[in-house]
Amino acid sequence: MLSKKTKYGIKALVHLARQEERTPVQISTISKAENISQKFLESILLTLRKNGVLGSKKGKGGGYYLLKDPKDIPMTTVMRLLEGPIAMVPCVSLNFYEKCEDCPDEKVCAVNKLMLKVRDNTLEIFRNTTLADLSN
Amino acid sequence: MLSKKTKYGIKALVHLARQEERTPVQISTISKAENISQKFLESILLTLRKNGVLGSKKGKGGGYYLLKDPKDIPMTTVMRLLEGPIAMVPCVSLNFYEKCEDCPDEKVCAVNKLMLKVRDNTLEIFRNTTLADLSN
DNA sequence: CTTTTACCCTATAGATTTAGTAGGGTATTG
DNA sequence: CAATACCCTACTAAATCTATAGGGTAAAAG
Repeated sequence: MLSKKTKYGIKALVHLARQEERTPVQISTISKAENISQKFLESILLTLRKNGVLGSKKGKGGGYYLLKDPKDIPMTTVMRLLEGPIAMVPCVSLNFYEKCEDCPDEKVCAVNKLMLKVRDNTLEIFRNTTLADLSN
Repeated sequence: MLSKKTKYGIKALVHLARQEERTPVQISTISKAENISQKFLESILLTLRKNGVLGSKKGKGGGYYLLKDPKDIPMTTVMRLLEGPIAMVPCVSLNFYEKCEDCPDEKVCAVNKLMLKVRDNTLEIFRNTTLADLSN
């Protein structure tokens, strides 16, 4: 199941991408427009800023804005930052690999086999979908 | 993340599918072979039995066995029984559809758009992968 | 017909994750 | 210097997961 954190994060990013101009947008504005708890949204935008997706400006007229063009932000980036690993099991994860304790041999493991297919496929979708694709 | 319930369930099913003969296999046998807590496995096999995937036989020489040929058991069935909805958000689920509360219009929603693609793709994989495919 | 085997069922509990809330701190702008 | 709006830490209620405990019941063997 997709966490609300990720869901809200995507909605907020799309909101920013849909802006005509790249001027900062206040948290409260996004929060109201997208029906998201302001404080919760604050923490989400913060992690996106810390990881180079968003920039921010303090003080009056401040807010958050995209650091890159929406077409240069693939969903892999967003998903990994907010949701974590794309793979459903650690033993098929590219960025968060871990061996299964209970599994004697990955190469014979049915779960590994199946989830590897799913990961490859899902990854392909996230790679080929950018923020721009979702903002139309 | 895939739950251990599903993971164990798949391993157990593959274990049964790999049997030469279709004679009942005891829980304790599967539990030891696959490194699964016996009591936990018991509850998993029970739900698979209640939903027509497995049959069981009581008493001496009893155990669990597949009701169909492995090639006639698609992973969609297994995943839905053990893991639940395949979609990552209820608003793109086929069998467990629910409208989002916070979302004014699904057709314009970026999350919906993205997750629909992922679901279509994942579903395709689960449909085209049977227990027999995982058992080789 | 009795004993053993092995499935069947309910309840509970510790650990972890999720989805926030509370409460303030700090930098910037006007 | 006062108002704005981002920045940060800590905590918590609720849900889910991963089992464990403790027996009950049907069926087969002898």
